[in-house]
Amino acid sequence: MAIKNKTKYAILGVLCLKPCSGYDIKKFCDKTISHYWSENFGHIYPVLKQLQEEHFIQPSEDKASAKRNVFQITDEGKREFVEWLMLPPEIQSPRSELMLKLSFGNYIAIEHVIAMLGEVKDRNIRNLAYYRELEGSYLTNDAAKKDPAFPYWLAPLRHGILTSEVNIRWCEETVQNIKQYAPSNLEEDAYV
Amino acid sequence: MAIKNKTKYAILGVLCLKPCSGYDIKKFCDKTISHYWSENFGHIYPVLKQLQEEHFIQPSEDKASAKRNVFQITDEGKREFVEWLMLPPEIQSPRSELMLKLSFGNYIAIEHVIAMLGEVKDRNIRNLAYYRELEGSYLTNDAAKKDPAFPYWLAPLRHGILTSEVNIRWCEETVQNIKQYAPSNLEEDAYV
DNA sequence: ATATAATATATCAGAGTGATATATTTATTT
DNA sequence: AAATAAATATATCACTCTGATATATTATAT
Repeated sequence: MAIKNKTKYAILGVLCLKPCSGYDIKKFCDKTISHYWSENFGHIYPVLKQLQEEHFIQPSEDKASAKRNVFQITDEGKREFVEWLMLPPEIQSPRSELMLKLSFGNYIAIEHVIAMLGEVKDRNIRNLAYYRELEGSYLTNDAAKKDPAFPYWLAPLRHGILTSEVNIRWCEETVQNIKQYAPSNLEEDAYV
Repeated sequence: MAIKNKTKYAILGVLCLKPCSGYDIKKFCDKTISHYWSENFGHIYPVLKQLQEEHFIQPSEDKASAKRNVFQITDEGKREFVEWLMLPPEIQSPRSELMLKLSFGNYIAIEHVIAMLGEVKDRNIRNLAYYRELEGSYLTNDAAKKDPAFPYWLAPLRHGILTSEVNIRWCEETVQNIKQYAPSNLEEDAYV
């Protein structure tokens, strides 16, 4: 196989936590891990079928759940998932549309670039506020702190916080640099 | 169209800088913008064909270049590119394999997680060193500083620097948290 | 009762990845 | 000068993943 199917492992992971339907899996992703992982129906359903054929998941043994198309992970599935967990994460080929656009910033009016960076900054401010709130509720929850999974749930959240903070600083710095180094590109170099 | 073809715009951008063959475009991406953008042949060649049909690019007017399958951007192509540049960058659905793995860290032995974070830290240290070197050569190059594109080339580089720094700090912090909150999950909770 | 929100699944075209194969030209070594 | 290696160049393939759309059923609120 050319490229690894990551959706497969994401689904196995979610099913380690609790039996789910395809719909439940999508909901879980959107609600709980959406700031670092996304899934969509177009992939979830075919992969669920494939996982069943591979005997990594099976219809829930609970009668009511089975009727609702709920799946549970098998022992084989758990083994497969844990094996994947221990492999070093693959380096992802980057594709930042923002950076690509920005690197051609001298092709458009400076106002456009500054507005763009303003929007990015605002989005990061909103994200940061949300993360900080989540962090607060985590750190004041003694039950959560005793869960052995606690530091593993905290880690992506902390990454979100630190990343948002740095993005905000970077936006400010970049606007300053643009104003300093390219104050009058409108007349000389811009296409528009 | 459901999803925007970004390769199209990346190619137009590169051809704004200089006429290129598909091979040249790939080389440029790998050499110059690889820390925030990647392209591959499997997409470049069909998109080049498509761009030609849309009259956004054409075979180079230079005889030698034309023989070498070099393309140049048309005025229409420039217009198309600049129009795209001014659109707000689309929000990308995140997929961090590292974060996904980490959030299930309590399913494997703590040593594995710590080793994984060590590798991530090392990679970020290497990247940071490379970025810093590049930054140094930029900032001491007076000709480069006078180029109106200067702040736009600096921006992605600065983002790489700030992001690497924060990732290094995050790795250290996360290892500490794991040791503090889950010092003995080997016996109690790990599958392996 | 009725509207509407939540649950549930299927399907599709198209974007993007990375591996592989292959042929030609140019540079380097012997 | 011949042999070899490296760079240039393109095509193709199976597969992953995205996001839109369509559609039907079951809870829940008014």
